Amino acid sequence: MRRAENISIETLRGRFAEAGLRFTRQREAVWNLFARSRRGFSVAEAARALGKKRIGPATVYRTVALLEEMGLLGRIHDERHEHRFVACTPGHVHHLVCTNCGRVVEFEACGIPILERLLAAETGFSVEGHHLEIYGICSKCREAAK
Amino acid sequence: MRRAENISIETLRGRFAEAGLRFTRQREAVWNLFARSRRGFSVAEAARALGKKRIGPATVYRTVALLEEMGLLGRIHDERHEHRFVACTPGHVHHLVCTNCGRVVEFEACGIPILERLLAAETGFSVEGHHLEIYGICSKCREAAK
DNA sequence: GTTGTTGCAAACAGTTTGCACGAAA
DNA sequence: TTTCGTGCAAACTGTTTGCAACAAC
Repeated sequence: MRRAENISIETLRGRFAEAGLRFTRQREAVWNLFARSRRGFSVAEAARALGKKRIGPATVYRTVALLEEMGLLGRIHDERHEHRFVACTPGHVHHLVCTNCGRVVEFEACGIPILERLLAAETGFSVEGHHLEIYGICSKCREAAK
Repeated sequence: MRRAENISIETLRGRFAEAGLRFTRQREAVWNLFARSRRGFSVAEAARALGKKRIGPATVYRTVALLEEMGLLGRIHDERHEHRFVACTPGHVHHLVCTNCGRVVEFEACGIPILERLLAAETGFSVEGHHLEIYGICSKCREAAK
């Protein structure tokens, strides 16, 4: 397991510069919104929240797509199967999602590659990647239910 | 791994009867559409296809939700992250998805429960379930690309 | 005959697009 | 100054809801 540790604004600015992209107040605001949330947001929710700061929905949609491509936002699904995004540490991580409060914890899953090799051998697929999410109830929610 | 083997219409009728639900021509048509496809459909696609048979979109949405609850349709995500549904054998299965043609193969993943126990111990979550999809290129698509 | 289901139409929510203006570099 | 990025508004697509008519059982 890995403790989530979001990248700093300076690092983020650097990532944009490397990619030849501009670092605008809108992009910073979108990142901050996600970086400060343990639960993440659907893009529509984020667009509503950022609308108050005079950032248009189109910008939010474009920016979330950009951050996802850069590997800075990860995609999860909530209990209603809605797409949500959470800030995630770069690299290959998966998410453990609380189905009650929506809190998300990152983890690494080292067992999957073996399964992938087995499947490749048995099915003839050449495996390229995978998506794994685990659902449960976090300890705070279990305490609260008592 | 498990070879997909769809249930018969008679079995399906029985499942509906057990649940106190009616087995209508619309529900049969929705099931047939999915049962005959290796690729599955988004609900919108299914609604378009079934519209030609005078089945309204509302019915398709309601029926797909019903079949999913009954465990007869499984949810996957295509290369554009769009939700798609595929007929699946009852029980706990996962899907291997071809990112080129969309073909879906079911499999069982026996390694996950161990990971779940580890995560439960390390994070304090009580784990309830998981969702795993593996992506790759099927052998037919690899042949075709040569 | 009852009662669950359906089709329709309307309302809605989420998302994308084009383009003139504005602001990073 | 030069692009790239943004806001706005409009257009779409996907999805849900209410209700009268219909068809399983």
